Amino acid sequence: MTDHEVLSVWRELSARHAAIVSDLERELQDRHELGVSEFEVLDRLVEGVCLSADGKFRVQELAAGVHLSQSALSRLIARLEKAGLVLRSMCADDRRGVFVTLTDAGRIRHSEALPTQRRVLRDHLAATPQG
Amino acid sequence: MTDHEVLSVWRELSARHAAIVSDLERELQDRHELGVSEFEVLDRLVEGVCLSADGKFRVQELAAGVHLSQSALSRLIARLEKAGLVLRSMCADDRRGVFVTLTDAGRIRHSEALPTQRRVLRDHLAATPQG
DNA sequence: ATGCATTCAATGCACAAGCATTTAATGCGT
DNA sequence: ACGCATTAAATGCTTGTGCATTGAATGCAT
Repeated sequence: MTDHEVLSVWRELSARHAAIVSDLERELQDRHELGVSEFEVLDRLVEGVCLSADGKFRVQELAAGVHLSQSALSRLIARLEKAGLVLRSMCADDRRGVFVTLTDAGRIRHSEALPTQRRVLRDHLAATPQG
Repeated sequence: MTDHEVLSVWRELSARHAAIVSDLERELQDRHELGVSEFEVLDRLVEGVCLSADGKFRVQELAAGVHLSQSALSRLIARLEKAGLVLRSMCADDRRGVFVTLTDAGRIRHSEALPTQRRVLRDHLAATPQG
């Protein structure tokens, strides 16, 4: 693979990412008052509920999958809590840790936003050569 | 293509983009005191020099290709000018417009940073399935 | 020529992100 | 038991970004 090819792949990747994020941001914000990262975190929490019995998450566990710094994630969760979409609670076994759980409002908001996200992603990705 | 497949492609794309940008940012900053977007703009200017006789660019022309808002681009160019890497000059035929031109320092800085960028991109993209 | 909508770029403002630091809790070695 | 390095999460601070607005220049219609 030549440098020129690598560069062209990178530009394609970058352009596609920018276009999708831009669309997602606008649609999620306009229709559901959610940023892309906010939705992403809710999404992980919903997925997690299916996997773990209690539906609790350490903040740190959320960091994987959402591409944000620790501080950004901390503030993002604070925003979600303020909006009533998640709850933060101490965890008993390690009192440094914080559990994050979805509220009913959070579950509802996510389920409302999910079709929007799916639609935007499908519009961009469904019928393309490299997916 | 199922929703699940679309989602998985999106996560792959997103993760790859985040990893590359993060690496690029660190390497370009540490070695050359350039952000990713700053380098990208210099890169476009260098390419443009090859194509146009005078090497002048309207700010607006730069916007295409660099995925930034008009205001972000305006400030970015201001930063580059302050760093001595580009010059801004009025254009005579339409005095609303601004020409941006590389300085020698800008050309040098770009040529120093180019191998770093190429290396990072190659490390991430060279030997992968979908490129 | 005049008025008015349009375009280019810069700027005020609000906000989100990262880095570095802080606070609190844990665990390990002695 | 005590000190010390380590870890989890929050916070102060700086910076970059986008939206909306502004200021200036253009062009088009009348």
